Amino acid sequence: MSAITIKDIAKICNVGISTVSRAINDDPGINKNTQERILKVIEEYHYVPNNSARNLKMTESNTIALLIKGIDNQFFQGMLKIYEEELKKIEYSFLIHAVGEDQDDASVALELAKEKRLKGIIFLGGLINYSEEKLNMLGIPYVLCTVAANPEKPRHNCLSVSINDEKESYKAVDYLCKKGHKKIAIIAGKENDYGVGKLRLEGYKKALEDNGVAYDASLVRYMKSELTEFSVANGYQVTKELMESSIDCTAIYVISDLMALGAYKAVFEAGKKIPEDYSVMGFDGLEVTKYFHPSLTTVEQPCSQMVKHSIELLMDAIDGGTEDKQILLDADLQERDSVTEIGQGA
Amino acid sequence: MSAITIKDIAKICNVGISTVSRAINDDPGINKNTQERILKVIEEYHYVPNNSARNLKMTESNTIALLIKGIDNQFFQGMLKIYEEELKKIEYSFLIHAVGEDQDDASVALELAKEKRLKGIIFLGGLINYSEEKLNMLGIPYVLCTVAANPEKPRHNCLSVSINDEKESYKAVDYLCKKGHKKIAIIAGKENDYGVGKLRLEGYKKALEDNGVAYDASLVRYMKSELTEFSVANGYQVTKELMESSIDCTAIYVISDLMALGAYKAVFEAGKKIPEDYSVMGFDGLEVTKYFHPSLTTVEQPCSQMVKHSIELLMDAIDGGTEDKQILLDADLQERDSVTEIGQGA
DNA sequence: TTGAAAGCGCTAACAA
DNA sequence: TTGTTAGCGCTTTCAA
Repeated sequence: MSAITIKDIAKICNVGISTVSRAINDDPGINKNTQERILKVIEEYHYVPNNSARNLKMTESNTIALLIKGIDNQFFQGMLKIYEEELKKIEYSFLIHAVGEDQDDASVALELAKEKRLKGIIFLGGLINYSEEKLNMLGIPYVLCTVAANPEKPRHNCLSVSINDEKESYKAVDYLCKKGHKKIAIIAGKENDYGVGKLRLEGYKKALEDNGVAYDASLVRYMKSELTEFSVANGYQVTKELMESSIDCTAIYVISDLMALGAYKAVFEAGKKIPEDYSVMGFDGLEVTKYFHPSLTTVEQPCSQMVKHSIELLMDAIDGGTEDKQILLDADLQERDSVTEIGQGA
Repeated sequence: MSAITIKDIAKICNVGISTVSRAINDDPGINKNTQERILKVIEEYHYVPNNSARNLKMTESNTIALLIKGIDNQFFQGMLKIYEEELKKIEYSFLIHAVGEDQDDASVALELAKEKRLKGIIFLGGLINYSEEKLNMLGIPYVLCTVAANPEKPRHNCLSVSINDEKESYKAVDYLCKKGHKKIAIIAGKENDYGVGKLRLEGYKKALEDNGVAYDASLVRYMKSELTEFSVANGYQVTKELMESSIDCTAIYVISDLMALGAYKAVFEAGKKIPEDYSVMGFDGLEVTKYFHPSLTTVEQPCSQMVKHSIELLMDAIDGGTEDKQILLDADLQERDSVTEIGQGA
């Protein structure tokens, strides 16, 4: 039952191994009859080429990889599908590789690039405090997609596609303010978050300031670090505590849609209504938010665009184009039914 | 920028390449000083071993793979996390590999097994009409996890862990009947489904029969094949049409939790209440169903158990144990707030 | 149109 | 404790 190799097939077919290789790879310079004969034997003996040997030997592949940190992240799930569709359209083959929670994205990328002789890499998530040096050692083009962009420390010498989390978060809170809300609670990231959580909180603060609303620290509720980040359970727990406290507010801004569902539950359990008693605003624009009841007003990230731009950037770079371009996309505030205008006297 | 190899490191360190290899692999028979010196150079030059060469050369690895068909399936997402935790505990390293929608699981498994010299494989999902022959050609133990088990055509000569979809579905519908429901609509799988969709529908029919409720074809609503399978949108659309038809029913059994959220929305939009106007029953037991409003009564699959058993089975088989054992686990009906009892006169 | 042969980068005997 | 060497299974010159 030891594995059958190209050599065995060659022997069986009474040809050289290079001829078998040609048959497998559909080399133009092979007799069609010979090829057919070999392919039949391969089929019959269930021969499967060893990819390790292939990758080792080939000087280059036509493969690009999608490296995902946080495969269980709902938001990436949606993007994955778009990537699959878009990547089908180009002449490159691609592979999706999940990076474990405890692994270092850059190291994984390095290994994978060598192993598969990748032409390029797209990073989805992760790389919070990535080392530019390490990434540049990849020796191949890469694009950072949806990796938190800090506007105060703009990136350079890299390709990236993202939204301005601070600005978009500002948009959300500004919208609430314009709707007359002055007491806006925020279900924020973990207290020591330096990624999107921090940026979205910054946007909240700025919007409040610009709207002449005093910042009130008691309205800022951080995610529980003992619960899964950005999870429904986390949103529920934090909002529940908000409801149980005597804090007074008219709107709750939840920095991720999934947590907003948990927030809904906590509000309902407190015997309150959305949006009559509390307006709720989400962030991300997950498809599922349309089916919340009431449907969730949220900031929708331009997933489709992000995917397309990131692929374009990578293709350009592979073809020798620019290696330094940061694309910042606008998100889209979706007005739905979870936010209501409140009167002046509120 | 051509890639640096073990040879280069050997030259730089003035040692043989096997010594470098020993340093990398922490071979017991190496001088600690030499090793340290080599490791330092490796660090300095950012040398990364080529896994293809490694895999090719090594006669065996200590790796098992988790092969997932339908990485975007919410249900698998939850299991993934449990797998990550459980697999950390054993002495094998593991990799998660997503099988594309258009790829054949068995072929992917075959390739991967060769490429990585896998010790074993766990299949998550997929393999609806798998070829036993092809799978056995793997030459390594494998476990089928949550792959629809047809009770009329029991598997043999394989390792599997699953629930009896028909029986558990029966449980759900029987529960509804016992609660007094006689007009129970089902949001089923696609019309030509031969996997869990069909089995769950069978369970529905049997439960009805055993409870003396006449089967009414107009109460069976199939998933839209033009929409994503088991998606919220699909559940919404199908339920919406049910609401718009003049069909009379008191309960709606949705064969997947996510679709149930869509069903909720359609019911609410029709101006109806859950469970007052319609009782709703789900299936799968996703964590998020606790946060539905009202919380969803559903059949919870024993994910944690499935994961543990599948790993155990695989370990046993690798250690030369049995190669033929099918484990059928019981699911757990979670009574929550979306189902109510109705009077005799209904 | 084909086959022989050289290696891709690594590990694992085997010798030293 | 180390170095030399023979492949792992494949692709790809090169020559026939």
